[in-house]
Amino acid sequence: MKKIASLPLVYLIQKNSKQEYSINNVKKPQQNTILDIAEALKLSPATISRALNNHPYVKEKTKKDVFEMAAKLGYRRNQMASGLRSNKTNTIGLIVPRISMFFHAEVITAIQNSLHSYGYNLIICQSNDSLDLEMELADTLFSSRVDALIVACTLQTLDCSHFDKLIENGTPVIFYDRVPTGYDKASIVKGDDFNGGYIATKKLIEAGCKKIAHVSGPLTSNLYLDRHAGFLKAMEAHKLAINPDWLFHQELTTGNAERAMRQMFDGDDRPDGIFTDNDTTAIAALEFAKAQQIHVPGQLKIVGYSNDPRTSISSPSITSVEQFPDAVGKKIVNVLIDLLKNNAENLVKTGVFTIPVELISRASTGVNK
Amino acid sequence: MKKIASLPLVYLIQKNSKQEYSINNVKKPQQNTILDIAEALKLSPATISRALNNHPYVKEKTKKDVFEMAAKLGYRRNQMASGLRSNKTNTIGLIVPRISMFFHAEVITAIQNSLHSYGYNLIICQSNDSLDLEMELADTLFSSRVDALIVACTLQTLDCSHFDKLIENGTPVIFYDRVPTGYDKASIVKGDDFNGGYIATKKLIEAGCKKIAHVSGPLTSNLYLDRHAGFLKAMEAHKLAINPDWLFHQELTTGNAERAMRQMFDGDDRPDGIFTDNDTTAIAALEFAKAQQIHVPGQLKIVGYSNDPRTSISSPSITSVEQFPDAVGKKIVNVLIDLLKNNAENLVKTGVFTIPVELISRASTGVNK
DNA sequence: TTGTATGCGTTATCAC
DNA sequence: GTGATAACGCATACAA
Repeated sequence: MKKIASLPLVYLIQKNSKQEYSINNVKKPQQNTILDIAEALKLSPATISRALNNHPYVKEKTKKDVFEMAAKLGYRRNQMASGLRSNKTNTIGLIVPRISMFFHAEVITAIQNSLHSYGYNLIICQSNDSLDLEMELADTLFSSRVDALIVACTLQTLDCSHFDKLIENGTPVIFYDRVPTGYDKASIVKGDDFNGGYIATKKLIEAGCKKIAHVSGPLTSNLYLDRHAGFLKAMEAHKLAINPDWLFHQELTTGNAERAMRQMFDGDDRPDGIFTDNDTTAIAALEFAKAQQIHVPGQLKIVGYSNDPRTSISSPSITSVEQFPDAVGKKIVNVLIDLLKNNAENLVKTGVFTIPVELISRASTGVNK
Repeated sequence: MKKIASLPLVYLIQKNSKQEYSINNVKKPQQNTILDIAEALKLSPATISRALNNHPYVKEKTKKDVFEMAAKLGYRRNQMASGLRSNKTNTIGLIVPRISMFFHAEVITAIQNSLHSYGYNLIICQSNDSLDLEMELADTLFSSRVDALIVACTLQTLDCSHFDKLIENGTPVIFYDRVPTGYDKASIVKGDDFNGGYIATKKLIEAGCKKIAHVSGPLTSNLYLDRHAGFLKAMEAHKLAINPDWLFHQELTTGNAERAMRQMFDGDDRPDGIFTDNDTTAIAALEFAKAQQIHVPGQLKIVGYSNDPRTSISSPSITSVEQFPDAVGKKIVNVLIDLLKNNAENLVKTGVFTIPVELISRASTGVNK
């Protein structure tokens, strides 16, 4: 799938400018620069620059004067000039399918707060789960010369070569959540999806389920592949038969979930337990069951994934797998800071870091514990 | 509250650089520049620049050659150099309390998609509802010389003077959702909170409630002030008495909501209807009622605000006020594009734009309709 | 400890 | 249509 070729580079370059040529007639008022400070203090611009950057070879008194004058003049460093000169932006880019997904929102918050403590800024971009947009954003962020890039891929991202450009340029890239397979140029932070699938299924089994379905995401994504492997392992370990009619590998939307439910509950042979790869699907399954008068957890037990806030609000509340987004976010930043340091030594290492998951037991799998 | 003074400018300037002085020893590989393209094509850099920017006075053939060579060399415009020279970044900044709030996530998505169609990029920043961080972010985004700034303020933002710097510099600022009062230097896009409060309360009244409580946010925010005014208006219009013990103006957290509920349902005189200023509070009220065996909607009816996805999942589902985040986001961008155009004519106008709201009736106010 | 001079990559103003 | 050149604001090598 040589998708790259279909989106001409020319287009990408043009995107950064306006489609139509336009004369820049905006007259912005003059900014204060280090020259203004230099002039006011009868010092050279170089000294001002050094003082503002806390350079060791500047007299304390001078620093003090400079900061005071800077404050007085309302000076703010011009990030573009600074970045252009020093080849550093102190800015990290982030590409995520959608910020409205609970897990991502939490990870992003953790990342931002952690980066902030290291003095980095974060540019957050949404790919809307579109590969084309993801490619365009990678380009834009490269254009902005971010110091590093954090990516949660779209479901269609099988080929990651649009990140090559950044990596070749020495810009570290870190993937999390949805992670490409067979791309070894970047570090990876991910949840323990195999174990997540395993403990979710085990819970259903221990709650007495014998006929367990798995409504999974597309197996093109490592995420769902691993969860499914965990599911299979648990089933095998407990010598339970797998009914192929109860395995679904599809985008995890409400519509797809309803269709899957209808299919499974159409005939006489019905599952008594369902493991779903996200909570939206779990909720859809629950709604379906309620509408069909199928008692949960009496006749059907359900386990979801992600521990979305909605799972604790539904009736019955839904057992789900907690992914600790906060830990994921912090780990990402740790790895990133390491990479940025190592990078300085021209020693970019890559690695895979796995964050543990935990089952949160709720009413949808019967009495707790 | 002269909070500004407490956060010295010096600090803000320093924040943009690392706390410690460090030598930049990162050797990034050489980038391709327009000079490389110029050399390859035996043209001048000026022509390359013009071609890439779709300047009218460039031969079509030349443009074609330039784009092809750019693609071949994997050229990407350096945003910093371009921005430094042209004084435009094609980037819009956004500051929001938290992206994990449903309403904000939806607004941001709409803004980004709309801006994208105009060729602008979006930098999303979270203030974590901290005024200090909001101030710092305003500074950082000014440092980045964003072309415009979109802000949803924190609850503590009473004084907006930290945005003056941007506005004086000719950078348009637009507020939405939480909007400062008495700050006329910026445009405002907001929901019709007065009407929202009115129709929410009216719904309770028409459903038969006589004793209605309002669990509101702090009245320092225009948002909650307007909703409360709508509440009062509806009560007055229907000649219902207002019990001061059933009015709460507090941060809209689950904990605060539970406390308010306990207080109201402690004695014998209990409300039969509750209007809450967000859905988190509505859900907390519902949970409290369920725990206390108070039947909803039989003994108590509830209306929330924002139409959070959770309101349709709870049992019973909760009536809420829809704010049409998509429309809000699109309006913001419309206003912004206008401002950027007007700005070019040195004619920055400001205005207030109100987006209608709509009541979504659900089970918590009794039979639908 | 400070000053001088140079260049980062691009775009705008001239000139041709 | 295109080329030569200067300038954007800052950080650094080198000189003092």
